[in-house]
Amino acid sequence: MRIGELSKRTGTPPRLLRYYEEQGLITPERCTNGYRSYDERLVDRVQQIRGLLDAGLPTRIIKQILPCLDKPSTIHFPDPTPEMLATLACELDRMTRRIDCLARNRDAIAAYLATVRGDIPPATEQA
Amino acid sequence: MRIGELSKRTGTPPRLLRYYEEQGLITPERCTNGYRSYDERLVDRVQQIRGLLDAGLPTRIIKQILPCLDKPSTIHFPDPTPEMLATLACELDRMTRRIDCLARNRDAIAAYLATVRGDIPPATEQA
DNA sequence: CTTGACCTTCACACCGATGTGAGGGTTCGA
DNA sequence: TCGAACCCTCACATCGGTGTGAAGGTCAAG
Repeated sequence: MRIGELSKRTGTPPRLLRYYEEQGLITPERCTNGYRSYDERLVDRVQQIRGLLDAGLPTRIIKQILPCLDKPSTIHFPDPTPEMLATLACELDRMTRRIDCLARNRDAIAAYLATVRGDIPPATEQA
Repeated sequence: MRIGELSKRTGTPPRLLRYYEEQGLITPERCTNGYRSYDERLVDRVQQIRGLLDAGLPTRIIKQILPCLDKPSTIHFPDPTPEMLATLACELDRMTRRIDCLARNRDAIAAYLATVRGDIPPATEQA
């Protein structure tokens, strides 16, 4: 498919699809006329990228972790250097911390909303 | 405490502590000489802010959700307007999606690392 | 053949988070 | 009293992700 369709199907401006390509996150084919040609699978890929970007990861990191996510338990990866593995382990850690932080605060917001809505005028409270 | 100590204890450049103040995320007292004076509790606060920033939330949003997180089940909140509650609910949703996305990808990385390290030369695999 | 919708590259601009430095005041210890 | 270490404000710079527009090529339908 061409960039317009991918754009519609992912809700991503063409500008960004080109940007992700420039950052090495996706590498579409080229038709003879120079148009980019995107594989069907890139629909999911792009949404994954956007999710990670939205979660605060920079393209530089996303580029590193994407290849490990292609197909579950298929090692489609040349030879991962030790430093590469270290980077991954480190990033794994950061993601876990991010998740914990988000989850804590999300739960707090949920609790707040619950009490404010009077769902459970909390038993554990007193002025 | 003054900005230098808070900076050390939170690992946050003074520049950013002033920036967070400018964005309305924290509001330190002022000494007679004009120096900022930070309450002890702001140590946690600042770390919370940094965690949320790192997780991709903009200061504008953080400012809105922070007041709901002060003390569990203490409604220290004037009167939350309906639109405010809507904003919170919406943000709650976004955070959940973020968490899911991060968790999915984190688990995939973990799985990749596990197989690459030979922890469990995966049974579910074949060339 | 022309028009309009699509694509190309290039470049400049914005916004939010952050770095950095200038110019100057306060406080404390040598 | 002086210097070092801290603080202040102000302002400009950088960086990543994104918006936007110019100038032009491709292609299908009228």
